[in-house]
Amino acid sequence: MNDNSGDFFSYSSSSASSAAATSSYLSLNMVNNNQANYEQMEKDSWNYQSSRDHVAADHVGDVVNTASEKSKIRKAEKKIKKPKHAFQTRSQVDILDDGYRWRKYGQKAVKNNRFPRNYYRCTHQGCNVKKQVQRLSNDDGVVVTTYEGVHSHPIEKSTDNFENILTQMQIYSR
DNA sequence: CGCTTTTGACCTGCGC
DNA sequence: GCGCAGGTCAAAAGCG
Repeated sequence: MNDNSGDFFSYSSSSASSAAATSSYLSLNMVNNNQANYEQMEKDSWNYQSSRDHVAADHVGDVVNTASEKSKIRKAEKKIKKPKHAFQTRSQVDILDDGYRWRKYGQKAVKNNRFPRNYYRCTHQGCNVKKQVQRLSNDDGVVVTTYEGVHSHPIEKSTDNFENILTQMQIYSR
Protein backbone atom coordinates (compact mmCIF):
# COMPACT_ATOMS: atom_id res chain seq x y z
CA MET A 1 0.00 0.00 0.00
CA ASN A 2 2.85 2.36 0.65
CA ASP A 3 4.66 1.50 -2.51
CA ASN A 4 3.54 4.63 -4.26
CA SER A 5 2.66 7.04 -1.53
CA GLY A 6 5.26 9.47 -2.72
CA ASP A 7 4.51 10.06 -6.33
CA PHE A 8 0.79 10.52 -6.12
CA PHE A 9 -1.06 13.76 -5.54
CA SER A 10 1.13 16.13 -3.64
CA TYR A 11 -1.27 16.96 -0.92
CA SER A 12 0.78 19.02 1.47
CA SER A 13 -0.22 17.44 4.70
CA SER A 14 1.72 17.36 7.88
CA SER A 15 0.96 13.79 8.71
CA ALA A 16 1.39 11.21 6.03
CA SER A 17 1.29 8.43 8.49
CA SER A 18 -0.61 6.07 6.21
CA ALA A 19 -0.95 2.67 7.88
CA ALA A 20 -4.68 1.90 7.86
CA ALA A 21 -6.54 1.88 4.56
CA THR A 22 -5.96 -1.74 3.83
CA SER A 23 -9.17 -2.92 5.34
CA SER A 24 -12.48 -3.54 3.70
CA TYR A 25 -13.13 0.06 2.93
CA LEU A 26 -11.38 3.36 2.75
CA SER A 27 -12.40 6.45 4.52
CA LEU A 28 -12.04 9.70 2.72
CA ASN A 29 -13.10 12.68 4.66
CA MET A 30 -13.00 16.35 3.92
CA VAL A 31 -13.17 18.41 7.03
CA ASN A 32 -11.47 21.35 8.70
CA ASN A 33 -8.31 22.36 6.94
CA ASN A 34 -8.88 19.70 4.38
CA GLN A 35 -12.07 21.39 3.36
CA ALA A 36 -10.06 24.38 2.27
CA ASN A 37 -7.90 22.25 0.09
CA TYR A 38 -10.88 20.64 -1.48
CA GLU A 39 -12.40 23.98 -2.29
CA GLN A 40 -9.13 25.03 -3.78
CA MET A 41 -9.33 22.05 -6.05
CA GLU A 42 -12.81 23.09 -7.03
CA LYS A 43 -11.72 26.61 -7.77
CA ASP A 44 -12.33 26.46 -11.47
CA SER A 45 -15.90 25.48 -11.00
CA TRP A 46 -17.39 28.48 -9.31
CA ASN A 47 -18.03 30.29 -12.56
CA TYR A 48 -20.04 27.40 -13.79
CA GLN A 49 -21.89 27.12 -10.55
CA SER A 50 -23.39 30.56 -10.79
CA SER A 51 -24.62 30.11 -14.31
CA ARG A 52 -26.03 26.77 -13.42
CA ASP A 53 -27.99 28.27 -10.57
CA HIS A 54 -29.41 30.69 -13.01
CA VAL A 55 -30.82 27.89 -15.09
CA ALA A 56 -32.18 26.18 -12.06
CA ALA A 57 -33.87 29.37 -10.96
CA ASP A 58 -36.05 29.30 -14.03
CA HIS A 59 -37.73 26.27 -12.64
CA VAL A 60 -38.02 27.12 -9.02
CA GLY A 61 -41.52 26.37 -7.87
CA ASP A 62 -42.42 24.54 -11.02
CA VAL A 63 -44.22 21.29 -10.67
CA VAL A 64 -42.52 19.11 -13.16
CA ASN A 65 -44.69 16.27 -14.26
CA THR A 66 -44.52 15.71 -17.94
CA ALA A 67 -41.72 13.91 -19.64
CA SER A 68 -41.29 16.73 -22.06
CA GLU A 69 -40.77 19.18 -19.23
CA LYS A 70 -38.22 16.90 -17.73
CA SER A 71 -36.31 16.52 -20.94
CA LYS A 72 -36.47 20.23 -21.52
CA ILE A 73 -34.81 20.84 -18.22
CA ARG A 74 -32.29 18.15 -18.84
CA LYS A 75 -31.42 19.72 -22.13
CA ALA A 76 -31.02 23.12 -20.55
CA GLU A 77 -28.77 21.74 -17.91
CA LYS A 78 -26.73 19.90 -20.41
CA LYS A 79 -25.90 23.13 -22.14
CA ILE A 80 -24.11 24.35 -19.09
CA LYS A 81 -20.68 22.96 -18.62
CA LYS A 82 -20.50 21.37 -15.25
CA PRO A 83 -17.24 21.07 -13.42
CA LYS A 84 -15.79 17.62 -13.51
CA HIS A 85 -12.99 16.33 -11.39
CA ALA A 86 -11.53 12.92 -11.69
CA PHE A 87 -9.62 11.29 -8.90
CA GLN A 88 -7.50 8.33 -9.63
CA THR A 89 -7.07 6.25 -6.56
CA ARG A 90 -4.99 3.21 -5.95
CA SER A 91 -7.28 0.95 -4.03
CA GLN A 92 -8.56 -2.57 -3.91
CA VAL A 93 -12.02 -1.34 -3.11
CA ASP A 94 -14.08 1.11 -5.07
CA ILE A 95 -16.29 2.41 -2.32
CA LEU A 96 -14.51 5.55 -1.24
CA ASP A 97 -16.27 7.26 1.58
CA ASP A 98 -15.71 10.95 1.02
CA GLY A 99 -18.04 12.05 3.78
CA TYR A 100 -21.08 12.67 1.65
CA ARG A 101 -24.03 10.36 1.33
CA TRP A 102 -24.56 8.90 -2.11
CA ARG A 103 -27.35 6.93 -3.65
CA LYS A 104 -26.50 4.69 -6.53
CA TYR A 105 -28.71 5.25 -9.51
CA GLY A 106 -27.13 3.26 -12.26
CA GLN A 107 -24.50 0.88 -13.39
CA LYS A 108 -23.25 0.45 -16.90
CA ALA A 109 -20.83 -1.79 -18.62
CA VAL A 110 -18.09 0.20 -20.27
CA LYS A 111 -16.49 -0.68 -23.52
CA ASN A 112 -13.05 -2.18 -23.39
CA ASN A 113 -13.38 -2.58 -19.69
CA ARG A 114 -14.41 -5.69 -17.91
CA PHE A 115 -15.53 -3.63 -14.92
CA PRO A 116 -18.80 -1.74 -14.83
CA ARG A 117 -19.09 1.94 -14.11
CA ASN A 118 -21.24 2.99 -11.19
CA TYR A 119 -23.28 6.16 -11.00
CA TYR A 120 -24.06 7.89 -7.74
CA ARG A 121 -25.99 10.97 -6.79
CA CYS A 122 -25.69 13.01 -3.62
CA THR A 123 -28.72 12.37 -1.45
CA HIS A 124 -28.80 15.78 0.12
CA GLN A 125 -31.95 17.60 -0.85
CA GLY A 126 -31.40 20.04 -3.65
CA CYS A 127 -27.84 18.98 -4.15
CA ASN A 128 -27.55 17.19 -7.42
CA VAL A 129 -23.88 16.46 -7.39
CA LYS A 130 -23.05 13.28 -9.18
CA LYS A 131 -20.12 10.99 -9.21
CA GLN A 132 -19.16 7.97 -11.17
CA VAL A 133 -16.78 5.29 -10.11
CA GLN A 134 -14.87 3.18 -12.54
CA ARG A 135 -12.08 0.69 -12.34
CA LEU A 136 -9.33 0.45 -14.90
CA SER A 137 -9.41 -2.79 -16.77
CA ASN A 138 -5.70 -2.98 -17.42
CA ASP A 139 -4.76 -2.16 -13.86
CA ASP A 140 -7.46 -3.30 -11.53
CA GLY A 141 -5.74 -1.77 -8.55
CA VAL A 142 -6.79 1.65 -9.74
CA VAL A 143 -10.15 3.26 -9.23
CA VAL A 144 -11.21 6.41 -11.01
CA THR A 145 -13.82 8.54 -9.28
CA THR A 146 -15.29 11.41 -11.25
CA TYR A 147 -17.18 14.12 -9.44
CA GLU A 148 -19.59 16.33 -11.30
CA GLY A 149 -20.85 19.52 -9.74
CA VAL A 150 -20.24 21.20 -6.43
CA HIS A 151 -21.92 20.38 -3.17
CA SER A 152 -24.18 23.14 -2.00
CA HIS A 153 -24.17 22.04 1.60
CA PRO A 154 -21.76 21.11 4.35
CA ILE A 155 -20.36 17.67 4.73
CA GLU A 156 -22.60 15.19 6.46
CA LYS A 157 -20.32 12.77 8.15
CA SER A 158 -17.23 13.31 10.17
CA THR A 159 -15.30 10.17 10.59
CA ASP A 160 -11.59 9.76 10.53
CA ASN A 161 -8.78 11.11 8.53
CA PHE A 162 -8.62 12.38 5.06
CA GLU A 163 -4.89 12.26 4.67
CA ASN A 164 -4.45 8.54 4.42
CA ILE A 165 -6.30 8.31 1.24
CA LEU A 166 -5.59 11.71 -0.13
CA THR A 167 -1.89 11.13 -0.10
CA GLN A 168 -2.49 8.33 -2.50
CA MET A 169 -4.61 10.21 -4.88
CA GLN A 170 -3.79 11.69 -8.18
CA ILE A 171 -5.85 14.49 -9.59
CA TYR A 172 -6.82 14.96 -13.14
CA SER A 173 -8.60 18.23 -13.40
CA ARG A 174 -10.73 19.15 -16.34
C1' DC B 1 -41.21 1.05 7.15
C1' DG B 2 -38.04 3.97 4.87
C1' DC B 3 -34.34 4.04 2.79
C1' DT B 4 -30.73 2.05 -0.82
C1' DT B 5 -29.44 -1.12 -4.56
C1' DT B 6 -30.36 -3.71 -8.61
C1' DT B 7 -31.31 -3.96 -13.28
C1' DG B 8 -33.61 -3.67 -17.68
C1' DA B 9 -35.71 -0.15 -20.29
C1' DC B 10 -35.45 4.14 -22.05
C1' DC B 11 -33.34 8.47 -23.85
C1' DT B 12 -29.85 11.13 -26.29
C1' DG B 13 -25.85 12.17 -29.00
C1' DC B 14 -22.83 10.72 -32.50
C1' DG B 15 -20.71 8.41 -36.46
C1' DC B 16 -21.72 6.06 -40.48
C1' DG C 1 -32.36 6.22 -40.33
C1' DC C 2 -29.66 2.73 -37.79
C1' DG C 3 -26.80 1.03 -34.38
C1' DC C 4 -23.83 1.81 -30.73
C1' DA C 5 -22.29 3.81 -26.35
C1' DG C 6 -23.00 6.44 -22.44
C1' DG C 7 -26.14 8.22 -19.12
C1' DT C 8 -30.59 8.10 -16.47
C1' DC C 9 -35.11 6.39 -14.84
C1' DA C 10 -37.97 3.71 -12.10
C1' DA C 11 -40.11 -0.54 -10.43
C1' DA C 12 -38.97 -4.15 -7.73
C1' DA C 13 -36.07 -6.29 -4.49
C1' DG C 14 -33.08 -6.01 -0.55
C1' DC C 15 -31.71 -4.47 3.92
C1' DG C 16 -31.31 -2.48 8.73
